[in-house]
Amino acid sequence: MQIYNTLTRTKEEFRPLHAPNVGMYVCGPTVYGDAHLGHARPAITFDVLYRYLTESGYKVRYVRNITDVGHLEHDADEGEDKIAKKARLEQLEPMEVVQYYLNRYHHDMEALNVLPPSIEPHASGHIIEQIEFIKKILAAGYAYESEGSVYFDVAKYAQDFHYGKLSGRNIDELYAETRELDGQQEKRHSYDFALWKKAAPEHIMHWPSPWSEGFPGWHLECSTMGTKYLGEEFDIHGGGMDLMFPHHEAEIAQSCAALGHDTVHYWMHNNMITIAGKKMGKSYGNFITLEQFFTGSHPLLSKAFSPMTIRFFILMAHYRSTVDFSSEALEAAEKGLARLTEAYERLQKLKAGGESSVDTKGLRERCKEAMDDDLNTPIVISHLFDSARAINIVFDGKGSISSEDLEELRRVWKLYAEDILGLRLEQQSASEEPYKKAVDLLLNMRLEAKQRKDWATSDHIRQALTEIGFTIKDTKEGFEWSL
RNA sequence: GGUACCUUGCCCGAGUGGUUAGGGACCGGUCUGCAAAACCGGGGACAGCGGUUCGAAUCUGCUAGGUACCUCCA
Repeated sequence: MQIYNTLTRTKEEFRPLHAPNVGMYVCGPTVYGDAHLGHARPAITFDVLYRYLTESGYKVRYVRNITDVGHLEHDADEGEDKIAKKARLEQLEPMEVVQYYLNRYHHDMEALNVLPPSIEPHASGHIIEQIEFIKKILAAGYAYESEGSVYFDVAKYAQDFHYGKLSGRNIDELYAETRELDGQQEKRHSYDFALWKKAAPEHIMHWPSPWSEGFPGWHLECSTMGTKYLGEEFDIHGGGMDLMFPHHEAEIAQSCAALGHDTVHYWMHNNMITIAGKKMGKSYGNFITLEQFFTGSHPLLSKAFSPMTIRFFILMAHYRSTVDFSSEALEAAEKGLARLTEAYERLQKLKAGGESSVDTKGLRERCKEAMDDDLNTPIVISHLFDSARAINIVFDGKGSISSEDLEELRRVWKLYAEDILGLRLEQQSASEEPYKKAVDLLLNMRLEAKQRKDWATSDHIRQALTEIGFTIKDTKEGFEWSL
């Protein structure tokens, strides 16, 4: 399998360090607000990778962190922890805020059919480990203490290692930049970043450390928790492209400084979701939360969109391309997904007979080929659409399929559509069986009426069901319905 | 200002140096008591101008437009 590695800017053959085990770390959410469409992208992208690796026989340990400390607001907030700020405003305990948004995040992820990671570590639960990590960096000589805070010495590090190897930035450019950040005067260089930050008196989230009552720096948790759970070297680290610099660059520097060598083999970055060509993000204030999509409660949305439509929409584009959101694009995705869902249902009902007149061979290989090419989900989906056409031809009685081919087709659809792409295409659960039978009964009565050419009764049943919200379709075999 | 990336048909979105991506929309046809669905067919694209090549949308140069990062950000 080929994976695009941001480090080398090329697709590379994926070779796990300790096959069949694979270690994968993905930057999770900062839980101080509801998840928006942008958050769904890495979650779904790496969920698909997780699923694909697992289906390919790997034993994956998937770590996705929860950031609940450390990120600073911009200078106007005087270094106050984001979570603490929000907590004060709402008169809640910081951890109460964290828990509230974390619950909602989990709820959204479940709706999107994103599997829970193997480990979901909280930054706040790893303060001791982070302090130990800082000690290692200090001992190695790549950090310095200043006024109770500890900063990473980028210039010193750059003498011995390549700072900027991930983002392609060089230290001279960074040097030329002027920035006004809190604590600037405490730092040797403007580009040094905090490993430990002394808490201001009004700051309510803080922990004791050898240097001060304070909190860990922005980037430290990922270095610490990644190596804690996946080892000093592991396979994959994922996240959004916007985290490449400074977050991931700093992470590399911290880990190299503390351990003396690189940690991550494959860096993967998903691209952004845009809206009217602009990145959807907190800083622009142009984001739409997942909740708003699910309920349709946003002026830019023509209607509510199901979680599966959102998932499908995201998978219709390659993860390294930007995707431009619009209501029209989502509606197109919704219709496409309905087509696949219907084909999948028909596939279950299809009857095999004789030779195959439709070409269904090679679907498994084609899907695998696409996935192996840096997770090309749009191509997988296009193959499924091609396959849907074949299914429809047989369903329409205009073609036939052998029982062998039919079985294989069912297995491949289950594997790629459901297990790997994670699309929920299956219909109602068994508990709804009686209700389904009741609807079938009505429609069978209508069928009888039709045979008697009793159009009045026939149309009456269809119209009544339609008014309740059912969609009725006549077919060669009889009928189909859906809600 | 620095760095990187992008520009595909009505819309969304893949892709490769030479052979139909796919979806949505639209138009025509088949099927049907009607409707819906399904099926068949249809048209077309590769920002502009040069270069390399037998051949480029795909490689290269320039131009135009756009985006991202450089600050919290998925």
